[in-house]
Amino acid sequence: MTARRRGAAPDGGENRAGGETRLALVTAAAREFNRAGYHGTDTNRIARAAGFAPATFYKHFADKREVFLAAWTRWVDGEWSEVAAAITGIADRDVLAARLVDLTVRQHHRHRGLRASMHALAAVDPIVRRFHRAERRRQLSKLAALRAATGGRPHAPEEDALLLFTLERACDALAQGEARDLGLSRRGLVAALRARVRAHLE
Amino acid sequence: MTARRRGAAPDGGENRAGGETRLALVTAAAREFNRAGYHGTDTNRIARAAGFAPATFYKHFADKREVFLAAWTRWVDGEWSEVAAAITGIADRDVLAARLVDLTVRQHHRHRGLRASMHALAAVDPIVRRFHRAERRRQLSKLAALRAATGGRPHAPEEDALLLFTLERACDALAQGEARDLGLSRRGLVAALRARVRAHLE
Amino acid sequence: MTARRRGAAPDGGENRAGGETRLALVTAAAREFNRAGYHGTDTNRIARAAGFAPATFYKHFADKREVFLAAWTRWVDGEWSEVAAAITGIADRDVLAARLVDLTVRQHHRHRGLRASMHALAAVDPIVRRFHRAERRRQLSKLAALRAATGGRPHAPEEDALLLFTLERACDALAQGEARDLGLSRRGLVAALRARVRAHLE
Amino acid sequence: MTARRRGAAPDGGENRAGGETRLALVTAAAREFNRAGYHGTDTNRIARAAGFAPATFYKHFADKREVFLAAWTRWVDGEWSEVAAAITGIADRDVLAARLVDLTVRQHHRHRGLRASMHALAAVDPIVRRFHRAERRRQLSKLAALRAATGGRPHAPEEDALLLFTLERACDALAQGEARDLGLSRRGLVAALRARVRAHLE
DNA sequence: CATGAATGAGCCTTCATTCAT
DNA sequence: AATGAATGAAGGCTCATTCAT
Repeated sequence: MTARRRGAAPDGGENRAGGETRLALVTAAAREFNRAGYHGTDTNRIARAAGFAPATFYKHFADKREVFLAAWTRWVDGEWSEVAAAITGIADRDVLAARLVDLTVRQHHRHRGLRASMHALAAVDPIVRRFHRAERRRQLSKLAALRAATGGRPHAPEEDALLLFTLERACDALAQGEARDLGLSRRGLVAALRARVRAHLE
Repeated sequence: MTARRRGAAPDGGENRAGGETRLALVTAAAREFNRAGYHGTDTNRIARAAGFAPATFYKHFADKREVFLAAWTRWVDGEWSEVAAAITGIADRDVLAARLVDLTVRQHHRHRGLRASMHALAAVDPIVRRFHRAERRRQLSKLAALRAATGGRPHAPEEDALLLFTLERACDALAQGEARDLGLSRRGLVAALRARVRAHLE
Repeated sequence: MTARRRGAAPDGGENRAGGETRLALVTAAAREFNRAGYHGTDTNRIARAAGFAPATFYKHFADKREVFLAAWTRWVDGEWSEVAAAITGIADRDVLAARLVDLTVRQHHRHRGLRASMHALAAVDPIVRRFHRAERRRQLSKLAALRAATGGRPHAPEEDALLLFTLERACDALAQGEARDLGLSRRGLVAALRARVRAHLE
Repeated sequence: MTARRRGAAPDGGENRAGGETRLALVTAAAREFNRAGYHGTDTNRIARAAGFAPATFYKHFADKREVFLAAWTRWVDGEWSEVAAAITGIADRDVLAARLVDLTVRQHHRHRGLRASMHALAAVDPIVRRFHRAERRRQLSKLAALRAATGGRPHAPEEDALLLFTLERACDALAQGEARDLGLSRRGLVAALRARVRAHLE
């Protein structure tokens, strides 16, 4: 039932790329963490989901936390590629704001479980926390670059951060179903968000 | 080795209240969850921290989740008492906004671990999620009542929610040290928050 | 919800008879053991089911095993009263056999859980085993007296025992639903049993 | 302290069979259940008795009940092999009856604890009960086949069952020491049993 | 006599992790 | 590089039992 990747020719072939196994593990881990949370799966399951035996997992990662961080990095990177692609060449600030909001909503939705786990882990585990902050700083500087390119007037970093927090938190609320559960209109919330982002791009 | 009751007078009195043990357990649980996260402690530790044996825990709570929710409720209720007390009779909107922000910052700081755990659990456990949403709705309606009393013009619920999200997220960032780690000025962030809240009270 | 027997006048009244509490506990225990088996309930439940607090249980019984044995004795005694009553004055052996079988079937059905527990406990716990054997010997001698009165020719004790085993086992099979689950006709089995008992009375 | 595999040659061989561990666990479980009853041991003890760590148990069985049923199946199967081997080619019905009785006595003796536990569990646990009934039906149909081969006249299934019940119960009485405790002569009881079986084979 | 309140010990089960092959 | 097989350590929860009042 788990007998995947068995007959690959030893001289290479499909399995050639060394990082392929690792990649498969990260992918499976992201899916699992996303579905059930960090404490809702285990490394054996992740390995099996990727088509490998439990021991294989530990050939590629020192521990469970390590895949989690790898999965997180992959997510953040992918997210940024998308953002960059979606934004390039957009001059109209209304359109830009709308795209940013929509994209963020989708991304947070796709990775809601991963995000919630990161939040909880970073609160408790110093290593995760340091990692998370570093990623965060990368994101902020990219954002700053983006805004410089867009040509709005400069803001204080605290203002930038506050906007980011708002966007993030609202998208989480939409992704986790919190908005719906509180009787909020999705459209209304998205509209409010767009307005806030638009104002910030001024 | 068992360290039972704390110096309660042997003639009875305080010790009589049946709810005292439960209270001690909830308090210890809040402390533990806050310190190490939901998955970072266990019910045995909570019981011992409260001065009881493991089995005693289960005389008062059906399972680990139940104390967690009890601790959460207690936090939310306490928070609201504080907010209500801090706000009553304040007419000046600037002062009001400042107080709200300061209080929220302190409260989120005191319970940063609990909050992070709730976030992660609600994402994964339907029972916790339902509970959380119900608490949230209570909070929102209290907020609405508050704003009605304060006499600002009415907002769409989505606008209210967005402000709440912003306040909450920013306070979490301060409480979890995220703001500091990102090189943000605490004062700057608090000022930005106050401004936003102030604008909303208009 | 458990607030029974509270307001009894301290000078006596309803609660006068000392053994009443014990009796209530035995009754509740029999019901519980019968329903869920010896390992399927606990002494707290038994006490509560009888309308008392857990500690009260241990004022009347040294341990869980003791109630079990008390419940067993009560059952055996009650059974024998019934048998004696049902048999007295019956001359016709066919009728006698029929009555014996029918009664045993009913009795085993009413106490199927208790019987199964006794079986398992006696196999493992020497104290229960000794107790059980003593009860058994009482039963056998009563049976012998009964047969002497009925006036059949004497059998070897092993023959008597074998009949008893057959009767007992078949009644258990009926009581536990085993007969039905094996596709056996209840009437047919009862008829076969009656015939066997009838033959033995010769 | 871990006492792993018993002297298996390091070059592999015997140790390869994946089922070996499971087999060792079932064997140890049977021994344990037999000795102390289902509730008298625990899965950790079973695992250790088989030479493994607690967790290993759960790689092979979903829960405690599952080993119990596996041990039961193994016993029933082994029993039948023995019976079949002991009976083949015996024409004389007296000899046949004697062999059947003797074998059953021995088998019930060897597994008296297991049998008592099964009895009690089947009375209380629906899953165990279903399993037990299915095994029982298998046994009955094998018995029917056997009798057909032996060439006696056909009986009603209820008659067959009654004989089986008698044999079983009497053998349990011998195995559990009940016969001895009641002052019955082993030889006498066995003789009576043989006679009953013999008569049934007619 | 009855109880409110509590408990030590332990059972079933899981999980991150290892190692010989 | 991958794995089959295994595991120490613990965690959630239960239960028979006790004691001060």
